[in-house]
Amino acid sequence: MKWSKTHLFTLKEAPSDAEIPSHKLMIRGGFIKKLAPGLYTYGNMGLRAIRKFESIIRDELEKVDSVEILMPMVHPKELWMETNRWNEMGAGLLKFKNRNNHEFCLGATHEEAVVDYVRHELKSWRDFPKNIYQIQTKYRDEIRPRFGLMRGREFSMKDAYSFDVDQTSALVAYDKMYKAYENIFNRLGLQFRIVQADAGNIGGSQTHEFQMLADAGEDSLLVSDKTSFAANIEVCPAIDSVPYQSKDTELKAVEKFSTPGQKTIADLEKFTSVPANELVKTLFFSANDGLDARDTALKAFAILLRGSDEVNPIKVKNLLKMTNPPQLLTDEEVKTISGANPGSCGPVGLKIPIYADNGIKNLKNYIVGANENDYHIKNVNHDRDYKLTEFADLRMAREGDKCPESDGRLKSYRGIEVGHVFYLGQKYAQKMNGNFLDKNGRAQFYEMGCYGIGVTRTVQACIEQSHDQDGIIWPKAIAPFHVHICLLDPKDANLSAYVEKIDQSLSEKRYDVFVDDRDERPGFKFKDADLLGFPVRVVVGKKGFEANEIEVVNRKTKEVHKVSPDQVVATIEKVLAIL
RNA sequence: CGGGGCGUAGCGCAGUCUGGUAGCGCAUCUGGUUUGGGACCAGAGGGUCGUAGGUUCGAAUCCUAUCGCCCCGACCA
Repeated sequence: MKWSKTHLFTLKEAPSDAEIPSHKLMIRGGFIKKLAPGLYTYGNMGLRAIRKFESIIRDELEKVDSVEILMPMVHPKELWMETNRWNEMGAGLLKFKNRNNHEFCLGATHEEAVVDYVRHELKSWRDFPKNIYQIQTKYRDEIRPRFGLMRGREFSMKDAYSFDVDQTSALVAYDKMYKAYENIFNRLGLQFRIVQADAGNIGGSQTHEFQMLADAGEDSLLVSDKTSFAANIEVCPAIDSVPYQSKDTELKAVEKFSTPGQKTIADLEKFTSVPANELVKTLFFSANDGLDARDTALKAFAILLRGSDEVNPIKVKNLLKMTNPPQLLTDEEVKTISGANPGSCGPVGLKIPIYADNGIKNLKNYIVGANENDYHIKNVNHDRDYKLTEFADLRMAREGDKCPESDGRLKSYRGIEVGHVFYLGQKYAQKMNGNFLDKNGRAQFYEMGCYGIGVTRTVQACIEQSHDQDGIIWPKAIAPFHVHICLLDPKDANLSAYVEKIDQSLSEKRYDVFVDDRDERPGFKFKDADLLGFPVRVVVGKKGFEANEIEVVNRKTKEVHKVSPDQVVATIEKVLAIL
């Protein structure tokens, strides 16, 4: 393809609303252009990368017998009412009415739609296993879209669904997809981790996330330095690397003391000279689960943690089997429950359920709020001074904690979630009456799994992980073009004919070639070539041609090969081969 | 939803405090000189200053309302 024939405009400066490198580079290179928040037009270059990634996905899914279909983007309300997700998904579902006042939504995910597609046909045990996928534009009405394609409202997703007769075979299907995903992301040649994760509101028990490593990632990951253990911080077990033992052996007598103006743990640490990990903080959460929780009567529970720890709301949600992470009470509500402002609250005398993090277990004679403003109590001990409902792992794990599988330590990374696999069980089959007759002629619900890859997000994640100060460094597998030819003297017939020739022989070998044939100065073209970031750049100019020296440059390493014109194609192939 | 910031030409910005009828760089167009790491000279086109009211002889600038966009937060005890 020639620059003069395509539609491509690069920018020297990035729009001020782009924050992270990949977003800036995609805009500057004309890969994407914003239409509205979270909504982007993919330019030809962006689309080429997306299409290439799609074909990697198709290739790998075909190998595991997944069948491609395409479902509608608009779904009737009735479908989503079957699972009640019309209500549970909340505002993320974009809902609207047609002229007959019938309600619809834009497909945010397709569990309902795919079950509807198969439920009248998957009727015999002989019809299983089945695995179906589509690559389609999804719409989720994100609260705050950000970072270009990283969190868009409209985005391209590959979603696959497996159907099996029982759990054993469902987990085999899960494993197959897990491996297919590994292959897909391996083909990008970049750094990723597979981590344990929370199932969120899709529901299901077993789940892994595929995370592309990048500092700008929205997720925190903890990875073992000894084993293959890796988890999203949301679900990572928190285990002290050195178990805490109190110096005290005797339980001392409780004593109230004045702590005027001491509101935070940091304040209290300074005021009492007791380290934060020996102080106990008390958090109050609403026990009303789900939407409009605040409209009903105030019900609450308390969480106790060491002052040095942070609560993990996902762990609380899972412990209490809530559908959403719990909400902290407002200051007013805290006062109603405890009698004091947050900052002076504690467990002693509370009449609500109290859950404590495991970190509290071995503490003795500790300090808590007195439930009276500007007072705390010391020498407090659980069991003796107040009653706990339960001990559990409720804190955020952090770097340096013990690996749950070995005596190793956890190391922290940031990641971009690009893929997610779930084992769903019978949740959707039951709600939507997805059943079949087994070998004994008995009706059974089938077992499902669902598997997503954020196609557009992955493309941007690649850039986030692979760029330098000059621009993008595309992985060969999804580079919009493999070779970028800077034709410095486009008016010279000999040079043009030469470029035509190498373009042709490269195309025959299935390489994609982009020719910058604009009437611009060399420096201008080099800057754009670096920005666009195709793996190999070839410089064809009068000077070099006459000196029998053509430059073939590796974009990533900047390594320059000067070769005679007839060796250019072979050199390009050699450079591409090692990428 | 809470906090902060910003809306002036396709992009990046100045001008707003202190009211006087809109400017700079990049990009675009014309001509010329240039041509191996974002050239230079000369000229040109392009903006009802987010929108709507108000104050004023006069508003990008002051007041009110409203819309939009961006960032941070939504784990503080």
